[in-house]
Amino acid sequence: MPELPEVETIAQALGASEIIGSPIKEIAVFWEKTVGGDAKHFCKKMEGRRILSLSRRGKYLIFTLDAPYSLVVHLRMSGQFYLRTPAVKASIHEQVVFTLKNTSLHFHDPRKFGRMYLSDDLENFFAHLGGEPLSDSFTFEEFSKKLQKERAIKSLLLDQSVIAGIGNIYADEALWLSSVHPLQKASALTIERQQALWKAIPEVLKRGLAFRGTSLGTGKGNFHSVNGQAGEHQSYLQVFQRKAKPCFRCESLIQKIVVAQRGTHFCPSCQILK
DNA sequence: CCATATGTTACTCG
DNA sequence: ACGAGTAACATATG
Repeated sequence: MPELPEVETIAQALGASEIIGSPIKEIAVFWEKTVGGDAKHFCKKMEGRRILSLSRRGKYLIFTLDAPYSLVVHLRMSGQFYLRTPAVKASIHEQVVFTLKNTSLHFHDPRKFGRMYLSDDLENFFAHLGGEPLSDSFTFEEFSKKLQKERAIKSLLLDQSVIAGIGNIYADEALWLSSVHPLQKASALTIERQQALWKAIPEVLKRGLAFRGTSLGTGKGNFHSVNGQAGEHQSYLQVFQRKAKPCFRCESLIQKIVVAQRGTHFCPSCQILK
C-alpha cells in the first residue's frame, strides 16, 4: 500500500539491483488483469528489451526499457517485488514473473489490484497527474493556487491530480505537523496554515523516505520493499494509527474519523477547524 | 462473522 | 460541472 516514500524506496532498491542492464527473456502472467487484460500483447512488446533504469512518478514505478517503451507499475494496495533465482513461481500470490539474464523479477500482489502498463509516451501517460511534492517545482505560489477550492483539505491532498504521491498515512502526518484539521475547507486556510502545510508535506515525505518507508502491522500484505525488506518509519509516526493515544504536542487524545472514505487520525485540540 | 486495510475508478446524486 | 458518497476490485488480518 505504498505512497511516494515507499515507491521511491522500491525504485532505489531495484535501480541498484542486478536487473539493471538485463534483458527480459521471458514473461509469465498468472493474473491477466494485472497487465491490462491481454497478456500476449503485453509480453510481445516487452520480451527481449533490457531494463535500463528505474524511476518514480507519484506512486508509479517506471522501468525504462530499450526504446520506445517504459514499463509503468502501480502497486495499489499490496504489490511487492522479489528477486529470485530460478524463475519459479514461489507463491500463489505472484501474478507476473519476469525471467531476466541472471535473476528473475517477481510481482507479488495478494489483492490483485496492482497494474502494469507499457507506454511509449510518458508525458501523455502522466498528463493528468499533479506535480511532484519533492521537486523544486513544488512552490508555495503553485500550492496556494491549488488550495482555492471549497473542499476538505484531506480530500484535496489525496487527489493525485492535485499533488502526486501523497496517500493516507502522509496526508494525516502532514496535517498534524501543520496543525490543520482534515475537514478544514482548503480555501479557508489562513496564509500561515497554507505555508505550514506547504512545508510539512515535503518534510513528512522525506522523513518516510529516510526510514525507507512505513511497514505497518504484521501481515505480509503490508508495505515491504524489494525481497520483503521492511521500512522503519512506522516507529516515527506522529498521528497515524495513534487513536486514543496522547498527542505528542498537547497530550489530548488522538481521534479517528472517516474523511473521503479513509480512516483519518487527528488531534482535536491542536488541529483546529476555523 | 464483522470491520478494516498505506489505492483507484466508475457510478449516482445533489 | 463539481464534489461527495458508494460500491467495486480481491484478499488478509484482527
